[in-house]
Amino acid sequence: MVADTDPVAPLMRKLRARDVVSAEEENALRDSISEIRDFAAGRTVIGVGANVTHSTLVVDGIVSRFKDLSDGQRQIQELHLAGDFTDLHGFLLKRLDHNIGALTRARIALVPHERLRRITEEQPHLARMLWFSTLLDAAIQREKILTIGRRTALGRVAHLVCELHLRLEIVGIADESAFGLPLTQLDLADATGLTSVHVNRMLKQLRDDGLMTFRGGTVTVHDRDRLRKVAEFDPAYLYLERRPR
Amino acid sequence: MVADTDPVAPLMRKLRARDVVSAEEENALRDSISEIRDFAAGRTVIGVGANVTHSTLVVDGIVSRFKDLSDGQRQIQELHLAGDFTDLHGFLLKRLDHNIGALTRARIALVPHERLRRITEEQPHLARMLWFSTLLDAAIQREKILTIGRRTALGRVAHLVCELHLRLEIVGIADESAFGLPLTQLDLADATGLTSVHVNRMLKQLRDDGLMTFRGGTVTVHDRDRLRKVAEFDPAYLYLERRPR
DNA sequence: CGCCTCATTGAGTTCTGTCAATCCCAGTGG
DNA sequence: CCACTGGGATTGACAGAACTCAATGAGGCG
Repeated sequence: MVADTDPVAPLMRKLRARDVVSAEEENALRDSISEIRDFAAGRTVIGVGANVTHSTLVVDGIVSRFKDLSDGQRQIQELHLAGDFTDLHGFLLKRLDHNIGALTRARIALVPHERLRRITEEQPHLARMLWFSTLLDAAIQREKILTIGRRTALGRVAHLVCELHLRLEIVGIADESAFGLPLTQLDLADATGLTSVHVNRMLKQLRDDGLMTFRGGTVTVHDRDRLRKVAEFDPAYLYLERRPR
Repeated sequence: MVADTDPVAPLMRKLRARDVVSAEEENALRDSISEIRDFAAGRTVIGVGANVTHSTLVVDGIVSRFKDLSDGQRQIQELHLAGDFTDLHGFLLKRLDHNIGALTRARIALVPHERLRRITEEQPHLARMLWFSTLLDAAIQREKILTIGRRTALGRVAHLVCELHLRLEIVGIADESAFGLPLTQLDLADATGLTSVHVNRMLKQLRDDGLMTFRGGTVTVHDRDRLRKVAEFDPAYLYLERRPR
C-alpha cells in the first residue's frame, strides 16, 4: 500500500505537477516533519474546534474533512489523498471548523506550525507553493459546490470518481484504467450529498452502462471518456500546468 | 449605497474583526489599489480562464463567483460583499477556474499582483492576513458544501440569509434586524442550488412562520434566534475572534 | 400606457430518500 | 471444515422533497 517509504514523495509529485521544486526545498519539507503516525480506519485525526499546533500531511491512505448536522447527517467536504496537507490552513486559523478523520488506515506526518513559520520567513517560493496548495484545496471545494448544487446524482458520483482518479494518478498511485479506493458506499454518499442507497443505484447504472465498476475497494474505469462526459469533468480546476517561477 | 468613500474601509473592518491591523498596514493596502471601477449589475468582472494580473477588492455591491454547466444551470460558489477580495487567489493561480460577476451595481478596486508581491515580501504580518482571508473564503465554501449537500431547502435559504446578515454586520452595512440585499430570487436559487420557484416557496414559508421577510431588495429579520435554529447556523466557521499576533 | 423582468401560485412529474428485506462475504470460533 | 456473525451491498416498494411547466400578478421604467 505504501508505494514509497519517503513520506514526502507524494507531496513532491503533487507540487512538481504544478511548479519546479528545488532539492533544498524538498529537504526543507522533509525536515519539517516532526513525527509520523498511523491511524486506524474510522479514527478522528483532529476534532472540530480543537486548537491545532501541527499541520498534517497525508502520507498514505484517505482522510476526510467533514461536518455533521445535528440529526446525524454527515457531509464530507473534501477527500485528502497521499500528498495532501489536510490542514495547512490550521497554521493560520489556529482552530478548525470541521473534523478530520481517517476513512481508511492512514499514515500521517505531523508538521509543527513553528517549522511552517520558519519556511514562510526564509523560503518565499516554498511558502508560495504551500499557499498555492491551500488555494488548490479551495478550488476543489468550489468544484464540489457546483457538483453537489447542480449535477445529477449520476454526475455527482461520476465526477467524484473522475477527480479521485486524476488526483491519484498525479501522485502515482493509479493506473490509466484502475485504482484502489477502499471506501464504503456510505463514504461516497457522504462525499456526494446523497444516500448510500442512491449511490448504490448510481454505481449500478454506471456499471450497466459500461463506464466503470466499483467493487472490493477498487475502481475499474471501462470508458474514461464517456465517464468524464457523464460527469462533465473538466480538470482545469486542478491547475495541472507548470507555472513559470 | 456607498457608506464610506474610503475604498478600504470595509476591508479594514473585516480584517480588524479578526486581527490587529496597524496604520501602516492600512496605508499599504490603500496604496496597493491602482484603480477603482464601477460595474453595472449583471456584468462579468472576470471570465473563466482569463489570465489575471490584478486582484479585485469589492468596495461596494455584491459580486458572485460562479460556474455554469453545459445545460445552462448556474451555481454560485460564493457571494462577495464589500471588503472581500474576490480573487486574491488569482495572485498565485494566475488564471481562474470560475467566473466573477457583479450581481448588483458594484464598485471594485483593482490591486496589481506586483503590489501584492511586494506586500508578501516586505510585510509578513499583512501577507499573513491576506492569506488568512483566502482561508476564510475556503471556510465559507466548506460551509456551503455542507449547506447544499445536507440541509433542506428551507435550511439552505435560512442559512444563506444568516450568513450574509452577519457578514454585512461585520463590515457595518447591516442592522440588527434588517439589511439591504438587492438580489433576485433567481440569484438566491443559484446560490443555494435550488430553483427560483422553490426559493420563492421557502421564502414564503419563512415569512409565514414569522422568521424573516425578503421584499424589494431588503431582508427584515423578525426572529433571528429562530431563523438561526432553522438554518442550524453556527458562526464558528467565520472565525470572528481576534487572534493574538 | 405598455413592456419587461421578477414574483407568485397551482398542478403534475421526477428524482432522491426512506424503510425494510435479502444477499454477500470476510473473519471468527468451534 | 463449517456454522455463525456482522458490516456492507443490493434491491424493491413506497414516500416525499424539489423540479417543471404554465398561468397570473406586481412593479418599475421608458
